[in-house]
Amino acid sequence: MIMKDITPQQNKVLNCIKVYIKETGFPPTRSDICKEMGFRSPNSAETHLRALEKKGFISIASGASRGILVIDEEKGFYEETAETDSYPIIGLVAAGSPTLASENIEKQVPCPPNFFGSSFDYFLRVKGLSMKDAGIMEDDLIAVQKTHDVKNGDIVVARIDDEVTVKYFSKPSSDKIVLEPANDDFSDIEVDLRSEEFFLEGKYIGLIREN
Amino acid sequence: MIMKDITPQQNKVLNCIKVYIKETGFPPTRSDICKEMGFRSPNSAETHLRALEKKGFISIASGASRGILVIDEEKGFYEETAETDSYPIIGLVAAGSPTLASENIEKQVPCPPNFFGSSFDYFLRVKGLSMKDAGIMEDDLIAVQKTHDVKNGDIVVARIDDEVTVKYFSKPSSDKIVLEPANDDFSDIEVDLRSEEFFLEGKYIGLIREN
DNA sequence: TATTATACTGTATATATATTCAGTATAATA
DNA sequence: TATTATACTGAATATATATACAGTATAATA
Repeated sequence: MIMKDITPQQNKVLNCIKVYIKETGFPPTRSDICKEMGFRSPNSAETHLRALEKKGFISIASGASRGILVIDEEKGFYEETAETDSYPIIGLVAAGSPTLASENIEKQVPCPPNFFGSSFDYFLRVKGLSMKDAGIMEDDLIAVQKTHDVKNGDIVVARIDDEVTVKYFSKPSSDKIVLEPANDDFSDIEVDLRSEEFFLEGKYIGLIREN
Repeated sequence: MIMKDITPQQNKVLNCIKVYIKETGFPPTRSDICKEMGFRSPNSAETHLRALEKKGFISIASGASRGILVIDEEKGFYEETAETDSYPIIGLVAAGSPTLASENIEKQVPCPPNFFGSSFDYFLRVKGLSMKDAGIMEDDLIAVQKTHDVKNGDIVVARIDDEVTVKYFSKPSSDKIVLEPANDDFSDIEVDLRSEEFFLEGKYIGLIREN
């Protein structure tokens, strides 16, 4: 992205915004910027904000108070080589809950983005022992990549009627999916796509066990 | 810092705030929380916020819009130490090699130091399936803490005559150590400390599987 | 030279937002 | 049993805030 030249004064305003966020945890109002910068009119802040927005340094959420989002140029680069990203741990609630809803997030954990070779989107805490023979035990964290690109034999995270499960995936025919556990005590789950709802949450990428 | 117990619902609200900030860059209003949580009254959000404040999870800037600051217990720690350390992956070479010699280092991988709760010193690449029933599979990386402080039942990394092995540890008497596999196809290893050399490399702390 | 961008003051206002008050209901606790 | 914490609905309101409008002034373009 090409960012037009920022003027010294606009840079001051931009920095003042960054400092404000760092200190308070939320962005400033026009009035706050005025106080920091010594302006007497909120419109001084407003016009600076519009200029910064036009030049691509910030985005402004219309109508929202404190709706300033600093678009940090370095963030992209930073994130590529960065030490860690933060990934949510999602509890595998037995049934009835939308899987990735924020309320199911146990916590965020730092982890290098390329930790498992492939990229991934979240950690899922495993319940049950249906994948025991694949070395996936209760309370393990599996790194899940949100994707629909899965092959027969992949371990996937699937949802059938709000019930989330981790199993081997295979699709023997166009309207049938078989989810196979890695534990003789469990049976295969056969899904008839003509009559049943099936949603593929993602693909198993790696595993972490905290002992 | 002692934080009083958070209720499940309060945790939902807290997570919803965190997600909102992550997605928009600024904290939600009471109304925003209502939308996310499905409340019909802004006072529902308000009371939850006050409860979260009372319990020390957030602070609220009086009078300010979106004045919610998430006091992430882990954040301070997180931000300070979030830079990953570099840990060596050591190949579990069958025999004849001093374990931690540099020639056995496959590569260095970045990982947050507190990734497994306890600190650890290196990763060991597992060979064989002797710990299969404990969910430790071939080529898994186990995080090992160099220590001699192990209890019966711990999984340890031990060396007997230059041979390195991962097993359950138990010490039934002062001159006897038993290393027990988690796989019926393998037998216990009994070490007589009066006649055999035994070296405890460390303790199993956690596990990573790259798929 | 006319135009545009920058850099402000000052006033006004619709609305976004925090916050209080009045209730209802349930479960836990003393 | 009374009390407190939790978990809400619903309405009301003071004010915090974005944002538009009317100006002034300077420097840099076209």
